[in-house]
Amino acid sequence: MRILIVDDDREIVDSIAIFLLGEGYEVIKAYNGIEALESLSENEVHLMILDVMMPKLDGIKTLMKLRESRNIPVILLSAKSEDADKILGLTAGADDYVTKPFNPSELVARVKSHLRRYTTLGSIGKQNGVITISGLSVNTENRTVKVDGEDIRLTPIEYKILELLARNRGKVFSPDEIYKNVWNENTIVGDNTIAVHIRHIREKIEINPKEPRYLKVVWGIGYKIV
Amino acid sequence: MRILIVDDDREIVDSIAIFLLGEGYEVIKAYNGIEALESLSENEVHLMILDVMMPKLDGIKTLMKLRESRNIPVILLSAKSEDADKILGLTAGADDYVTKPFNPSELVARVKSHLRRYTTLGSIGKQNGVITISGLSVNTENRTVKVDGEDIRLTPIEYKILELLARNRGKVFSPDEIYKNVWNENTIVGDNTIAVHIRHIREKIEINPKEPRYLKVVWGIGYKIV
DNA sequence: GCAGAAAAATGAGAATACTCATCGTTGACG
DNA sequence: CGTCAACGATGAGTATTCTCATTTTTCTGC
Repeated sequence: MRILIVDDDREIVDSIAIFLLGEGYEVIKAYNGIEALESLSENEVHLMILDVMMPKLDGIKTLMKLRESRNIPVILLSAKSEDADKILGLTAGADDYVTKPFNPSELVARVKSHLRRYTTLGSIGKQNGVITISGLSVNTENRTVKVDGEDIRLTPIEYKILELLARNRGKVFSPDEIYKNVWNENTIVGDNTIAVHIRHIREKIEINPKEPRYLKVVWGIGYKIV
Repeated sequence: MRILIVDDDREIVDSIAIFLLGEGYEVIKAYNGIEALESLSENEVHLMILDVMMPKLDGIKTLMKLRESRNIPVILLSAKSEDADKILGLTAGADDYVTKPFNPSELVARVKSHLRRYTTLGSIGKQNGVITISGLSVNTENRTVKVDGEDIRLTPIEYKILELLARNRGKVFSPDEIYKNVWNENTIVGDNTIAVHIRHIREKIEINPKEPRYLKVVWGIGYKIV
């Protein structure tokens, strides 16, 4: 993980760098907004610590410029603890706001917290293990599915839909919700695409697809697994 | 957006609720950790504001329990401004830490900031418009691509790869990076899948795919658009 | 320059996903 | 109890995506 530290006070930059290096992060330094933007376009940066008061290009303007194209976590640093400034910073697209003087350990904790969220992106609250629902078992470690002990071969999308439903046993998902969860998109897809996938899954996991044991439809709402 | 507020002091819960309702959020209330966890399993909650000091189940324990299964943003609330507490909270999986008494507007700003990041997930820094690179133009509004004025028909994946490269003109992406960006996954895919897609894109946007004008290869690293 | 290894491109075929037209089912209402 | 409209299921064709085997290109060291 690479962190860009931006402050016109070199001492501050160096001392933050020491703490972050100690935690195993890579560090890049910049001493004003212009330099920061240059660094950002040249390097792959995962998080930025940005001072608000700086010559040439101040922190807020730098942040706004950055947000036109990128969305990495940004922690603002400022001497003022005025609430108005905090709000301005957060509204401008900052992820956090820390006032000087600050406790280095707290700053490090905040850096970790933001990186954790940033890099955990798609994988929201995923815990691996085996989900068992009577004769159906979904192993989320190795992406395998069994019905009554028999291995079932599912395509990637089929597996994802089944995992989503299995993880939330009993909860009903509308086709639209399934789409958002599995495809990670909002774009509308042909409206019975989901129905077709459901059919394929049923053909594979149900003995008699006409009388589904697991993958049930809830009229007017969507599908669920019981 | 639905926000769960948890604090054993009903006055505080109510006053926070008023501010959030004023901003157009839906609000759910809970008065201890147990209630909070119940609410979370029954409702679709997008963010939680959680007091640390509570009877029955304290904030930190509640947070840890939540993190076993879900990853929504959590803002901790506490009377103590001790750095040690902050660090403990952030390490336990909190996204932010606010000390009482707090400025309601700041709290609202932080809520907005976290929700912005949480819901902007995959769409990192997306601003729509037309990206033009000499004869090539990518319209990110309606997902269309033109070469020398001619409309080009791309498949969804082809388009995404092209948009990624066009948005970062000149930047070189390794096949692995392209994969992570376009598919939103870490799972490894057959190692020349990307190469095949690149070929298809070239067949469509280049006059002579052997001598690409736009989509160039950088030996040993990856691809870029110039 | 030349040989050899590594990286990238290619062609073709298989697997997967999507679309469309049509049919069957469900539940509301008279 | 029968009709109707909305919803879901189905079959089959088409488009897209992936895989594999093979060839071509590029770079390195000699």
